[in-house]
Amino acid sequence: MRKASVVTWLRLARVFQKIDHASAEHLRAWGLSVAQFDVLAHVGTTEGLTQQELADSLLVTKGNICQLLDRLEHSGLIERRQERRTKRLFLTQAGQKLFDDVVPAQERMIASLFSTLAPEEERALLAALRRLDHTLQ
Amino acid sequence: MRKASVVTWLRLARVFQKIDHASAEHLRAWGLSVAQFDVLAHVGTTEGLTQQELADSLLVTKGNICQLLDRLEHSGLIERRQERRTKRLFLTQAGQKLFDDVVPAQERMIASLFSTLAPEEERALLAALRRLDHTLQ
DNA sequence: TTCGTATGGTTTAGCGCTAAACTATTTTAT
DNA sequence: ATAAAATAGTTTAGCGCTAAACCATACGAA
Repeated sequence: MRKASVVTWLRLARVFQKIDHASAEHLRAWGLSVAQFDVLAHVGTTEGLTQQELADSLLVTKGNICQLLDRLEHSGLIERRQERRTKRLFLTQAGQKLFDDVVPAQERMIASLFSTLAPEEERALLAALRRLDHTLQ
Repeated sequence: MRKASVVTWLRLARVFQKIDHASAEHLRAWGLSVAQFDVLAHVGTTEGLTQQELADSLLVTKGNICQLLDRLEHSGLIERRQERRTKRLFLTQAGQKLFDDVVPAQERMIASLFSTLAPEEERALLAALRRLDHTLQ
């Protein structure tokens, strides 16, 4: 007999994986990967943040961010501005345009996936996730 | 004002990511990655399954499985047995020994993370996740 | 002031993963 | 029986990610 929490964890991982795949599929229409979307969305809502701050808030390493930004900068969506020893991040014209287009579409997509849950059910889900999140520092 | 479902999704992704990182950290003591653990655990509980079946049940491509197995076979944990045009998977002695050791430890680790949830809360979490999973085919 | 340390960013090796092309074998339809 | 289609596995290019080494700059204490 397998522990209940293991069953829950496996289900959580599965749901994450499926939604992540669905997002990747959906974002392909804009030529973006999920990681690139995350950067674009973050920079778009918090303009002027530094690379380290971005890494921290996405829970990835600064080395990873550096590589992602190399590509996004190269494709003209994001700009790095040196300021003292840090680099602050901004969307370019093209980046802003893409942001305005893709972020609402992506949010609609997520909303439609979650529309299967009753309001009460979704509140309970969020509450449980929050509690888990907080116990993981 | 951001949609509630987007907030829930971001929280779910964050929780997944944190538990995944914690698992990776924990499994490092046995020299296993999370992906390798998943393969080991799966083959151990369903001996004789084929590579394609394993790929399907882990929701990854057969190409990925093939590479993972190359390493696991090379390190003597798993054996491929050709049968007609398929290859069936089995644990070696060493693989079985590692399985018996690492699977319970990993399950205890997950259980301890989830112990913060009240039984009622965990039931609600699982119910919501199940419903989401089922709507994603 | 100057030396040591901390901090932000870059680079690199290596595994994880996908998509797509490829090989080989089995099945099916005629 | 044979040609065509389907299926299992392998390979490869390329992005995602980490850890760790590295570079450069800013800061703090003596």
